[in-house]
Amino acid sequence: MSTPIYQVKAEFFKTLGHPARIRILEVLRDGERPVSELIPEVGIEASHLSQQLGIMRRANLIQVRKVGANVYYSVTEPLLFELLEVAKRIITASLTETQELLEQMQASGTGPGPTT
Amino acid sequence: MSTPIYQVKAEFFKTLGHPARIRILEVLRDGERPVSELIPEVGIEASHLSQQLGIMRRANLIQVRKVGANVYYSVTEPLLFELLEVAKRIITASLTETQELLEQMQASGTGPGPTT
DNA sequence: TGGTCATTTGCCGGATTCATCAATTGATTA
DNA sequence: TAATCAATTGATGAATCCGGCAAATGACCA
Repeated sequence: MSTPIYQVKAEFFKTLGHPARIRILEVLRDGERPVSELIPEVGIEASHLSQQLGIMRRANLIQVRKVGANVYYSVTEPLLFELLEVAKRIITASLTETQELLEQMQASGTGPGPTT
Repeated sequence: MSTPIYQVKAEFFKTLGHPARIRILEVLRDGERPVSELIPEVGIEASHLSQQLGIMRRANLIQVRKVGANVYYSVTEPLLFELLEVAKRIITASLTETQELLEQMQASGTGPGPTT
């Protein structure tokens, strides 16, 4: 018996569910980066960053390349950027909708009642 | 000043990071469903299901339609299914890779050393 | 009005995740 | 070899999430 698919999917999304990890991926969108560069770009403490990188590494989202004492990270599967793009579109759509409701409310001066 | 984008994205993915919530979305892929049907299809207790629905409702991922004492849920933005599809492709790619490494190891009888 | 069904909310102990600090490892150089 | 730099690991308290039960709400029927 193996892990059901929906559980694997849930773990996958859980791995993406942290602001620092999203930031890391967005920096890696421009290609491979050494940890020393990620520290200032992501803006968290080195050990904390390393933990977040470890989580994504174990989830196979990123891969590692060592050169001497330096460690370079990159995204394993470019499809991941497509995923982030779709996510962005969904969020944008949701926020736009909210924004429009807000404007309607301000225009009518009434509460968010039905549009009847 | 408002919430940074990467934080919004992280919350979005966090909302997807739970097996029951993934299951709910997969059931809703075939269209609107009343809670009474979701209970057996998702396979969790009513109150627990309701909490998960509430989380996704507050995140605007699903929307509600009430008819008498019954409540029908559906996915707000169909793009969400596209997202799940991309996620599936990423996971499949990752598992395929792992599978291939495994086969190589079994064929050679050695550990996962470099391919030199 | 009282009772029942569908769904939601409140509450709570247990488990997991987060973020910080100190200590460790591994490579490089004096 | 000792000192130093890059990165990781371990430990820990605080915060958050999970999942179950009991109670509440709201619509419908007798």
